[in-house]
Amino acid sequence: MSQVELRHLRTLAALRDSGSLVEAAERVHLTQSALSHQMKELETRIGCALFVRKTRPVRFTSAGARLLALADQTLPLVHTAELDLQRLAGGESGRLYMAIECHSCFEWLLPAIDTYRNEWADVELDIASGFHFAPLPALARGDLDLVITADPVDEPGIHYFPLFSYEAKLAVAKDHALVAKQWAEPADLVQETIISYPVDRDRLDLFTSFLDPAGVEPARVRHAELTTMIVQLVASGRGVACLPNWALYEYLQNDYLSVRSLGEDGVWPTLYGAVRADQADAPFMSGFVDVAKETCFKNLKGIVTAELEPLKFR
Amino acid sequence: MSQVELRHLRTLAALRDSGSLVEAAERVHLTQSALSHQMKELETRIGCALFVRKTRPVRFTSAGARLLALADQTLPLVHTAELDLQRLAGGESGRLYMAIECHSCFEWLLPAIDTYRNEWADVELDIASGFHFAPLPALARGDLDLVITADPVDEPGIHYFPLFSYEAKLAVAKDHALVAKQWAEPADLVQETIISYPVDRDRLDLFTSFLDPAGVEPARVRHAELTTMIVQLVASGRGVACLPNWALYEYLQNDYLSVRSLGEDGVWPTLYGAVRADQADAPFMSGFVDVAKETCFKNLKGIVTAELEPLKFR
DNA sequence: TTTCGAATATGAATAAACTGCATGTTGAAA
DNA sequence: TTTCAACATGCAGTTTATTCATATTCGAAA
Repeated sequence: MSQVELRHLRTLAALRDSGSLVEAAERVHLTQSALSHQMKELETRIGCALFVRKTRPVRFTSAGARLLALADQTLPLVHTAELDLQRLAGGESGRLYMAIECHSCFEWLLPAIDTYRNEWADVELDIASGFHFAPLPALARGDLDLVITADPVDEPGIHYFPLFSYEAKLAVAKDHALVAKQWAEPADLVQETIISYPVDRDRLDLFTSFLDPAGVEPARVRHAELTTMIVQLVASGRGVACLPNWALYEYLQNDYLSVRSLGEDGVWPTLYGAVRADQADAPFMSGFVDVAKETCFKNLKGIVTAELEPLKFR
Repeated sequence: MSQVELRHLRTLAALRDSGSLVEAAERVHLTQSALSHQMKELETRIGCALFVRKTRPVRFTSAGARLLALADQTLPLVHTAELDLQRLAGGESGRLYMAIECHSCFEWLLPAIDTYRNEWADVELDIASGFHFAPLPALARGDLDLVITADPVDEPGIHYFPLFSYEAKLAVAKDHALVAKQWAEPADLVQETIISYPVDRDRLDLFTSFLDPAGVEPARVRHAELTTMIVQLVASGRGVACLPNWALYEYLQNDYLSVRSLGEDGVWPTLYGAVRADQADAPFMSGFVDVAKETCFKNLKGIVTAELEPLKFR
């Protein structure tokens, strides 16, 4: 039923361009014999002659001309597709659908994406934000290609690029009692209202790295979607919040609120870019990680630290 | 170097439409194993995965999606081309470049072509008129596909469809001496000026069938390109001309000149459609012959005769 | 965790095809 | 007629595609 192959189209095109089977054979790197067989077989398949061999250059029949038209339509498409595939295979191009688990991350992510786009124009970029689905399973499934997260989960097939470490600081109102102390301790929060993003508490560093180990439960937990809103609530004394130091930087500059470390040493979470292991080596992927890190250090200079060792699970 | 084949594109398209290798295998009438091998081989060729098999339906990688895009561009083109080829091979379509050796033939040829076009819209029609090249060699070479001629030449590979026979009549001025006779005899033309189309005299029936056999040479031969011009010269007594009865029909009706048969029985040439033997059986070709004959008998009713036996050479 | 079923992968064998070589045939020009 | 270049063809070797039988994998359910 289906009979014409790309090979035939290539031969016909070469035949038109050269005018004889002998020369066409050179162009497609075959022998004259091979082409003769090939054309003859195609002619019997479709049931009519494709060209007249007695003339020089050969003259094409209607059927031959029709196939040449097809070749002209088709072969360029195939060729560019093959070039695209080469880039895809070489990792110079690809799809990069990302999601961020961390609300405040847009601050450095958007500039990073702008920079990245200039360097990797072919990469298909998209950002899925919001908390409406679990990003890591989506990453494993392949619905996403990169997840920015501070909570690595030991799952096979997922590779984590460390981006940077930041200090998770406690934001308090300027007139808060804690301002008098050098740093906060878990017990200081027993009577407090905690304001956080609306996520599970085991994904909040304040609990996992500070309160829970000390067995301390705050008086109340209250949610807010946006960083500015959390900051506002904190500044007006309705509670305290744990936020990245770089997210608080501007508010501190404006003397809008105060911050204290969580414990003497502070809590230093690390932000990771999670990717599927098979894509970890693709240049367009590590390229993004590089750009992201660079952008962070430029924008958040002095308040984040490079954490270059690969992640090891506890 | 070149790697993707139409087969692969068909498989990928089937895979997308069905969602699994098992079902796709049915659609392309192969086994699941075959498709598995096929896809695996393609993946190694281009150097990256095409789709993820762990999900249902399968999910395509960027490379797979790129190839699907290629499939969507390419396969429809290939399919319509194959349909066109079927028609070409079945003789339902084709190229019909024709030439006419006989100046007056436009009179019935143009209406015939109009009728034919309605029935065979796909056929690529063209008419090469004029005397600037030898039509029969061009037909044999393939530059032409049909030649209307009254002078069949026994050449292998050429088939002649008889169209009709007409009487080649001698046109004379109304006051010509021959008007007194029932028919013309060769000797009557000894002192005459012959007016003819500018072609070799061995392609003129007046000479080949009438004067030459009798060994008679006219006083003078004069050329004119157009039928009307010949008629005008004849009517004004500057000479006599041999023309088809149907070309003279209208002038006779208007009593513009007189005609006489060549000899008692008259000379009855036959008009043929010459085609390459390999195309003689193609429906679009015999279809044209049928239309041509029909048109002639309708337009030239009563003054031409059907000559349905195939041509036999002397 | 184990088990089960469906889907995919794999290995070996077979069938088909493509290609190249050597040689034959043809057509056009000298 | 000869000659040369191009094309055709028969055959053999090789590659490639496909199938069959079977193994492996995955996901879901027990």
